[in-house]
Amino acid sequence: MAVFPINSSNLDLSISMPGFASSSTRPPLMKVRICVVRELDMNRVPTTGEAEEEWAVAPSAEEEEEESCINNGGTKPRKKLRLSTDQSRLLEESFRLNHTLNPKQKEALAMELKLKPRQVEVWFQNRRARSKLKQTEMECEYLKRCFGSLTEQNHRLQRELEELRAIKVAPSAIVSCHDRQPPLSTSTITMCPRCERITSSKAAIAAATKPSKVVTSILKLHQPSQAC
DNA sequence: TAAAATCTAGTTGTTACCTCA
DNA sequence: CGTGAGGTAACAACTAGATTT
Repeated sequence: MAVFPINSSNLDLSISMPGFASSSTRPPLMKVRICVVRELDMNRVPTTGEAEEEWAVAPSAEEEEEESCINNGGTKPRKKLRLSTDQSRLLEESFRLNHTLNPKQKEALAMELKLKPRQVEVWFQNRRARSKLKQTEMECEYLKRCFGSLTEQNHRLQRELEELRAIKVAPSAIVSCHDRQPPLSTSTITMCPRCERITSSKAAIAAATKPSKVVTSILKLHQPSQAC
């Protein structure tokens, strides 16, 4: 499954798993919502009357420094930084190239983005966490599907086993595959008393029930002439 | 071996959207 | 129809503890 980026702030995960479509034509609803949110909160110019600081986007490193001083010493609550679209895009591009940054790269990116290296570092940490969470969710979904199909298969096999047990015939018809017996007739249902496996001919089973492909393949694997 | 740097996992606080009375 | 409260999701920033250099 591939999650297509709608804009720079979206997760860019390309995880291939059996059972999942390799691509989707539409992004998940959640992504659309994120996109809308971004469009609104990042790009809209604050109208008169709206608190300007509510729309504060990515203050400069100097401003951040100033703010952190206030926060460290004073009582002013921390303000949530909103990265600009360009900043997010550049960070996403960097993340695509490398999921971790060395100190030089971090410094350079921070300079370019007019952010503090610490902010870049935090962004990458959070981005890795989101990436991992997304992957875990997808793996979880995949395992759920596996569980479902295996459960179904298990039930089917159980039913077939019961059917086979039901057609288990009188002891006179039971012949061990371990004994050296003359060739079986096509109407004989046999069961090995040692390994408890039915080793009948297809013709006999077909007369009694309608075996599925699974049964047929089991029979193929366990012919009377073969040792258990 | 100690210390600094960096990581992960979990949490907190802010912001914006949605629903509903 | 407009509005305010409550719920929720996203995400930047933080903390603690583990790991690496």
